[in-house]
Amino acid sequence: MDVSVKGEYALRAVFELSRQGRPEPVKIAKIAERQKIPQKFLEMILAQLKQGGYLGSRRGVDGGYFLARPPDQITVGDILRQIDGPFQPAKRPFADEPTDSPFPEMWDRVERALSCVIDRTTFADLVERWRQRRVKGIPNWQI
Amino acid sequence: MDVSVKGEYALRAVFELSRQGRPEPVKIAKIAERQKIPQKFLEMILAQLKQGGYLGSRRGVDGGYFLARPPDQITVGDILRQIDGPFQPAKRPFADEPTDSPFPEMWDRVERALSCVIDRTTFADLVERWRQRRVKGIPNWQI
DNA sequence: CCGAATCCCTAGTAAAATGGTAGGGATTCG
DNA sequence: CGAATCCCTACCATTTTACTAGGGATTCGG
Repeated sequence: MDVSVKGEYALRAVFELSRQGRPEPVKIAKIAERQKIPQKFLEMILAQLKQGGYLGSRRGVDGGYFLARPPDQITVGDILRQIDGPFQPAKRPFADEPTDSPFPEMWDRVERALSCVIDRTTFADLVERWRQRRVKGIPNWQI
Repeated sequence: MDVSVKGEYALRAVFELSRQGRPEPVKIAKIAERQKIPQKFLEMILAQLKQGGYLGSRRGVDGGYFLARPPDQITVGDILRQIDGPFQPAKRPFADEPTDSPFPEMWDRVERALSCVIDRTTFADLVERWRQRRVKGIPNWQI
């Protein structure tokens, strides 16, 4: 019932790309350094996110990765599902389970509860909250 | 982000024990048969649930396992945590994560959303819902 | 058109988790 | 005593996880 390290890396990478609003490509090496992610591992993750349509890329000397859509149109759930696969809490229908089991209904509730958080949290939200906490976190920022 | 087969087996076993309200011990073999769980695997699971204080047992010819508390005092979350360990969606704090990351707060929300379902669903609830569905599911049960 | 920088692609791999199985020992009870 | 049951330790095959290695394909400034 936990998220893989790979999934977390993916979230941090997309957050990093969302953080600076610019559409300029950011190099893998830069993302890896800023978010402390093993570079070669990150390469695979970014390729997977691109293949899912969430990122674009450019090769060559000024290449890098960039968001394929604005950050308010990418949710945490999108990224998690692309990396870790769909998370049905239980494989439904469980092969040998009697058809009148009480569990499928419960798993539905779990899935809906989860969805309420991860499918409604966009990276624009994350950046905004992060910015606000930054301001509050350093009270004597001016004067 | 999914529950292990072992976790599901545990839930089904406890449900089976909750289903018949009696405090008479039920044999491993019986539970395994009714819920279609490999018997030797189930042995380990039940031992783990007993060690967590959720089940009791008796050996010998009329032995078996039984609930250590009434089913309205055992939640799905209890069992899942005992078997699969505590499910923090992300290991918090993530070692190399900057302290101002926006993710810990989000994982908190996820955890709370999840808790609202699994820590509030008791096995008494499950049995009750299952009974009600039984009645509805077979409408011409009696004249 | 060269060559440096970058992404892209295929493999491999050590360690851990998963989903079991095997075999026999310890209790209980008629 | 002896049959039935839980109890305990060990083992094991397969899959997943979290990477690493090495080089190929593009892009672009010059």
